[in-house]
Amino acid sequence: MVKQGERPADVRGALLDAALRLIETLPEDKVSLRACARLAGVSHAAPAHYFPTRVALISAVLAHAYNQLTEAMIRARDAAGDDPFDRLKAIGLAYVAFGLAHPALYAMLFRPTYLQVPDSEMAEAGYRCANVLGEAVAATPRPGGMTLAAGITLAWTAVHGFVGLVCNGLILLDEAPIAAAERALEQQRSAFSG
Amino acid sequence: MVKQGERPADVRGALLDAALRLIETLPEDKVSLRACARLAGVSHAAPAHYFPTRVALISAVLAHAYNQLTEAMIRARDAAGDDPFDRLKAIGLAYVAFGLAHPALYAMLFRPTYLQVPDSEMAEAGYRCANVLGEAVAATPRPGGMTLAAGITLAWTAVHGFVGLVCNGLILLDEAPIAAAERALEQQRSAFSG
DNA sequence: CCCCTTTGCTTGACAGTGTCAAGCTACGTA
DNA sequence: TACGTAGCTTGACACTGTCAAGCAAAGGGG
Repeated sequence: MVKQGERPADVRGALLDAALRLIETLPEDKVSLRACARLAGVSHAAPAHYFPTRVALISAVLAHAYNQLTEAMIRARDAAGDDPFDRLKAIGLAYVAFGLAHPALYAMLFRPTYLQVPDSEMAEAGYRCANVLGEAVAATPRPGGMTLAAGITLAWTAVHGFVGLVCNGLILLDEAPIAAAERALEQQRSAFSG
Repeated sequence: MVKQGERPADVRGALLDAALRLIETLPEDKVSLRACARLAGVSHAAPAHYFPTRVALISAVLAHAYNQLTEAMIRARDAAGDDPFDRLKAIGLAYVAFGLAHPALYAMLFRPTYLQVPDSEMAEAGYRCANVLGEAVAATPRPGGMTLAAGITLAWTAVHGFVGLVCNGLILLDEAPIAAAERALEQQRSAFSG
């Protein structure tokens, strides 16, 4: 993508790549437009042609991240057989695995700053991602008092809370993170069927 | 605290107040050292005497926030009677209430950037806060297969995930947030008792 | 072929930021 | 009273985002 010493063929793509690389290697406040421009081999003001603000650039990177997360969740769901809760649990585990593999990206996926970008691909990608989870919850039998909203809340807060606390080193697990997540999600089987 | 036109009597305190006010009113990236210094009525380089970096200043603010959260959790626990799960649930509800009342502060409480400040009061305050939750989990009977770590994970991820998603406007609830949280935490009663 | 317009940047300026270092003032102690 | 120290202030500098003028290349029309 990046051509040395010459303008990249696809400047927008080079900027997205650069931003992604910086997000995954530097503290967030070091991911500046100028740093991305330098890494992409363009002038410091070039990003302004494609992204009105720094937040818009990062938001576009996060849209791609959401799409990857969505695809991982769909693959896991589709590989999980016919049992609705198994499919829901597989989605949850894929979600946790993605978050654990990309902690810096994950932390930014839910920030209003980035979600609220006008005409945001990210908000749309986030909606599609949430929809995979929502559909799986809708397809899973719930006890009489649990609304769909409550079911989605239960499922999503479990995985979101887990990834957030584990990635930030706040809880100590006494087994591998994925095993702990599987155990926690399995505990929800009775909540959904009972 | 702030004396108009004159240096504040307690510069460090004025800076903490200013930072807290800015955190709760401005986007995070607008909470700069210079903005805090201006609001506190001191020169732009004065904060450096008390706080080596911007992150250190914010970390100190967050230590206070953690202490407030801890106190709220303890009060709620102590008002909840003798049932161990009721006490644990009350702690969880206090946690959720705090997060909902202070979304900007809450979002920063779990950021490695701020937790990892050298000699951080914040990390210590955070540890004390987590300890209140941990003790309540330890005091709550768990089914045979659930370790203490797994119990803490379960309890904490539920509230942490809930606050994070609700404060960022990511899930739609069909009842008041506190009612939804109470319902979700009540669902955990069976998980703890088996 | 020539000229004009548009696109996609580059360059340079400027205001805001964090950081550093010299300097100033006030207070405390000998 | 004099000296030293603490707690700032001031000014400079490099980095940031943003703006605007300018340049080069490409495309289209006469």
